[in-house]
Amino acid sequence: MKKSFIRHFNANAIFHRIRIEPNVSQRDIATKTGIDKSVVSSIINQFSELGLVERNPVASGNKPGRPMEGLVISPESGLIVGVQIEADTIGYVAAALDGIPLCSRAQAFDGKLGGVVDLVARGINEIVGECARKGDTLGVGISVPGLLTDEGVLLHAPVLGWRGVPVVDMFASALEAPVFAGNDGKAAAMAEYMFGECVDVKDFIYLFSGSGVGGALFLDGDIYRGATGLAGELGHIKVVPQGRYCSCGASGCLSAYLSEPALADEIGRLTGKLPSSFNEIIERARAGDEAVIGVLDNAGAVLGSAISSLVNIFNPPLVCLGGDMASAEPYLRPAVERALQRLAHPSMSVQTKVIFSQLSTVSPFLGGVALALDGVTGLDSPHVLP
Amino acid sequence: MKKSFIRHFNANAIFHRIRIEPNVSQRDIATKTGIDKSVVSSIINQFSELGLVERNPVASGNKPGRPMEGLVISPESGLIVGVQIEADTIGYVAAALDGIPLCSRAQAFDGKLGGVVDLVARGINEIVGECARKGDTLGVGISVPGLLTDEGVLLHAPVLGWRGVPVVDMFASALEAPVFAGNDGKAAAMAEYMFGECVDVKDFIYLFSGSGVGGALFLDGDIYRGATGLAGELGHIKVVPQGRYCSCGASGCLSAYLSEPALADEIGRLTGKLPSSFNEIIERARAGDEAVIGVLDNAGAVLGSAISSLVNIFNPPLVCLGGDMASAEPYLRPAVERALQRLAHPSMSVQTKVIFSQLSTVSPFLGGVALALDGVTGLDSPHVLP
DNA sequence: ATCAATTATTCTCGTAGTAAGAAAAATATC
DNA sequence: GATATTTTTCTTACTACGAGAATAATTGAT
Repeated sequence: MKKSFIRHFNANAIFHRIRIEPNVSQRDIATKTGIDKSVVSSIINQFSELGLVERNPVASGNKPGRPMEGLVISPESGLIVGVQIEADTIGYVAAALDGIPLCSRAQAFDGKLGGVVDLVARGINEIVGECARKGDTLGVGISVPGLLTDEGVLLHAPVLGWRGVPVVDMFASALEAPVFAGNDGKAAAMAEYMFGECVDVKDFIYLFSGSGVGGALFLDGDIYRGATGLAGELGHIKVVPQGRYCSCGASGCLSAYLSEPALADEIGRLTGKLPSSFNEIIERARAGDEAVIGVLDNAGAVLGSAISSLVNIFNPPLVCLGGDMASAEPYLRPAVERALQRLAHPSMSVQTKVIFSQLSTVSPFLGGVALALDGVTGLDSPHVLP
Repeated sequence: MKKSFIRHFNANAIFHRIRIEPNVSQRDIATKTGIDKSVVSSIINQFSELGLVERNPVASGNKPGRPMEGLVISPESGLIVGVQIEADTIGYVAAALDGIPLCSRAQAFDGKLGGVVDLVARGINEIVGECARKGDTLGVGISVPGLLTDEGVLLHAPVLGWRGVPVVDMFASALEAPVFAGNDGKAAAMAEYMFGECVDVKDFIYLFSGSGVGGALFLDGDIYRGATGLAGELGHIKVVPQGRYCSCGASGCLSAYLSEPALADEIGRLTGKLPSSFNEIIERARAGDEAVIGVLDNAGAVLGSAISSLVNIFNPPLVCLGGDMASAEPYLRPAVERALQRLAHPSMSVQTKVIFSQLSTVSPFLGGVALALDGVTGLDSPHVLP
């Protein structure tokens, strides 16, 4: 429990408040975060010297007294870049310090470890050039689909086949900006907390689906990793005893019913026409294809059963569903609600809101941005969110 | 994130180390806890002045150099008292500061709020008199079966029918020693962490059964309460869709299959002979009553399914089962193992040990002692573990 | 225009905690 | 008895927070 950690914590909390409520006063920050006004003042000064935060004169609303200073994240003061490494794609987002994406792009990727550093370095250069902004690149956040140690070594990334890769050091040596790395699911949850539907919610459960299903437990204002780092890997919750086989080797995993490949396979098996993307699945559901709708409804039931367990255990105020799930909301929600009705504890589920977040659909790859922003605004953060 | 909190945290960590490993040196404490040696020295001095810790000269094992000072919890330095309020009983334990119980007793209780303060005050006096020790009563911990606010108000205790009772203030005004109160399940988990099988385990899931089923999530070295305080109320995890009705009004709860009344009812229904206590259930199982063994096996299967969900979500190093479950281990464990095999993720369950803790059977009512001890050694703790 | 009232921010100072290293204490070996 | 070794304590420097005084900027009344 180091002291510098308190500063780090306070700095992040203050930046967070300014981001989600531009033009707040120091006074408001102090009362809302519980941090002392003099500490707020000192941290704001630090941010101000670094050029991360600007003070706007705000018209006093005909009230007596010194008018407040409106604090905003400097929109011109630099860039942060989020990088998301997936099995077949690398996604890039350049964003201002307020987290608002300026430009983004995705690049095909063969998954090979050799050459990835150069590839990413070039990718970052290109996207930084593309948005043509003055100001340094203040931080790069790299979101990877696997388990990291506190030292920034990627222990194992099944979908990439990587093992023991020192991600942070590897990229840090090739990039000028500070590098922050983290697990993809946990980074996405962080993004949801910073920019999305979970802003300011101190306890929520996050689930996302895509080529796999991942998640995170956001507890007491932070992501819970557990002793092994595997806590919150919600894609492999068992939902059907002796159910379908999953790519992980076990059977009955949530991922085996909800991931894009799982849905596509099942739809292909039933209709003889294998969808080539999640969008195609949604298109066919919209067009009224009963088989597709049935598969999605079944996936919703399975998802609902997983959510019910989570509700019974955590009684969270919020469960947030992201990734592909968001666009499938109309086809999933009824089954989810039915399952909750049937399986979740009534007095608990009334306190829980289940939402489908559009964030990852509207602007994907924000996980890396969240990692970088958290690192940059922490005023000397550790470089890993394992 | 106040500074005094760091002191509190460090003090507890140091005391904890001395308790679980008597005769450690300051040096060892520093290396094992990561706290700086000068801080350890300062905190030990504080404890020493308060008379809570004593320094023993320890023979140097024929090694050169200054021999270490062995630190031990002063066994003579005072008492702490744990009080556990249940539906029909109030349990008392007086213990030394090392947590070792000196004497304990239980008292019938009609569950009525009026007069409970006097009753408990008398009970505490009697048990303190009984163990006839010099030294003050340094703290009283009160474990109650319900949800508390941070201010020590018991919001609701279903089994007692109490609502909005300011437990801490109420007892504090009648007792001379500082009063600490907390939820029974969470206090029991704390006891397990301090005295039982979970000593020093930073992440574990605790479940206990008795007249109801309760539990706690011990995460990152502390109990997780969640936004509402209901997190970790594991007795009402749903394990059987549309299953048996539970006293809470919902159906399919773990509690409806594993609590003593639930087991007794089911056994009574099948055999026509209603057991009057959990001991009788165990006796009949030992005597080879197939119906009883079958009921316990079924309960084990249901329990195993609940544990599987928990394993899949938390991947905890340890799941600890206490209360009545401990004595039923031979009849529950096989079914639990089968369920884990079938429902838990293989790569996760290999990292999880499931243990039946004897602590609550051998010396019950330790929850209150844990609350008091945590409060006393925190050097100025808050008075509630909600 | 000036002064009081009011409100926001900054500064000052006291207290606490941490880190690193020097000093002191206690013992064994040569 | 001197020296090496190990444990504990003390010293110093540094960083952070917290409470209240001081300062700054504004409105409204005189």
